[in-house]
Amino acid sequence: MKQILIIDDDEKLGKLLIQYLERYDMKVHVALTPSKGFELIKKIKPDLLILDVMLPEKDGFEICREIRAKSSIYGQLPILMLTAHAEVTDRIVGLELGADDYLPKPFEPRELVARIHNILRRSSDDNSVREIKPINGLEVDMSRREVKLDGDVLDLTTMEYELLVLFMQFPNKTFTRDELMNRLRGIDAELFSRAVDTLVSRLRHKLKDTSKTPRFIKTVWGRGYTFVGEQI
Amino acid sequence: MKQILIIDDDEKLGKLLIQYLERYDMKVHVALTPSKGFELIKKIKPDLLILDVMLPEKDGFEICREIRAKSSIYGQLPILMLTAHAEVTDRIVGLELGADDYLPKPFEPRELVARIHNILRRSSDDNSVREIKPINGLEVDMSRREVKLDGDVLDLTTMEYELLVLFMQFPNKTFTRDELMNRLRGIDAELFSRAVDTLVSRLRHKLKDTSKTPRFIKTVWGRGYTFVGEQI
DNA sequence: AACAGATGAAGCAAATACTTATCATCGACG
DNA sequence: CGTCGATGATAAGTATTTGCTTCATCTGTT
Repeated sequence: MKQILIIDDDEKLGKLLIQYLERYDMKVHVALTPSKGFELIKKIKPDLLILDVMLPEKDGFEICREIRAKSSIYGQLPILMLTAHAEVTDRIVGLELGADDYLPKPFEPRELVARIHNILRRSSDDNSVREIKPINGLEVDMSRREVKLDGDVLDLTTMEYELLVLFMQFPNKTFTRDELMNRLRGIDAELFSRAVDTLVSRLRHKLKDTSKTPRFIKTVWGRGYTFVGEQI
Repeated sequence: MKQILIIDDDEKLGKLLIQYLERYDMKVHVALTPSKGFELIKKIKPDLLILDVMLPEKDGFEICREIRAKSSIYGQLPILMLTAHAEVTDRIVGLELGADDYLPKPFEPRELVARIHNILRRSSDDNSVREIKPINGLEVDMSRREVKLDGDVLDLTTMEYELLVLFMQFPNKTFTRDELMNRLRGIDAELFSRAVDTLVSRLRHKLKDTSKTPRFIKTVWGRGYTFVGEQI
């Protein structure tokens, strides 16, 4: 599992990322201050550092420079910079100082994941794609983004695929609609709508799971949904 | 006879090696600059690349990284690095970047030959020049750089050819646009445009694969593209 | 059984993503 | 230099996905 350290004083963002990146097999640690950050770098030896430009004490550029200059074990630590404004100058400075990539805030969680994978792939051969155990005739190959039901390849949309992956990574866990919405879209989307229900419905349909005794996705009445794992 | 390419600006060394290695049934080519080097890689398709760390334009590490990241065809080309100073850090960095071995200058010619043999043996064991299996009427002969569709030779551009090779090396794998861009154009290619789409479109056209139920390249909506392998 | 809240599913509309024609650019080559 | 082919950028045109609404159906409770 990839260890990722975020140095950012935005607590909320940190918590969100901890949740969101979890299912991409990344363990996220958050440091609210640079000093705490340096401490954690030594402690957890992260595979990737995500750095906010705006920080108390010293700014992200400064930190980036320091890390690169120390050229110890961490001199090559991949760094992804978060900048408040998508200014080109920022970008250039950042990259010159040795950041491996940058991402303007606010960003799409998916975009973040894509960039993280990119950087990790570059820095080492990225085997970070976590394997998902086949359950009850349903297999997911994340490196190929391929889903097979009883041997047949399924054609899933992005959302459907992500929902399925989420479910299968936590079989038997009951997700509330809120939770699913948050994990899938990254935003605290206040659930006025029934988007999740629709999505589940569509996924069920493709999984041929529309009978009353579901093979895969069980409705937990009044709570949410559960992907049923191995029956014992 | 093994083809060996040396990228080094030391002309004298080059001439020496041409003479010396000839005896061991190796044909040596010398490129004095990286750009010349890349040119020759394409032209003579060497079995081994010997790379000096100190070079004009860009250093050996950079070249090594580029080759590894870049083309699908030469991504596996064995590389031997020559470093001016036998520093451990250099070694590590070099190997991490994908060099197969390194040799500090100055070196004993015999030592060089030994290492060359070592690398070549390793890579031939690996069957490193991967053959591409014909799929569904499409054959690629990498040694001839020839592509046949249902028996007819296709006329592909460099990019089209590399894209096809990449696809066919990983049938059924879904590539994102990022991934394709990175593999085809080198590290850190940025996606401002629909360049990949255009390329895919052109390749599809040459493959006569423009129907809605693609024979070869499938669009994975929201994700990227997949070259479909054998259907079962 | 009747009720109120919750869920499933179909259909529509808007957002989002893809295709491709066309033009611009660049580099190789004569 | 000028031409040609390859590749990148742009944008108009399509296609697909996704979210929302609606209504039928279901569930748990009284």
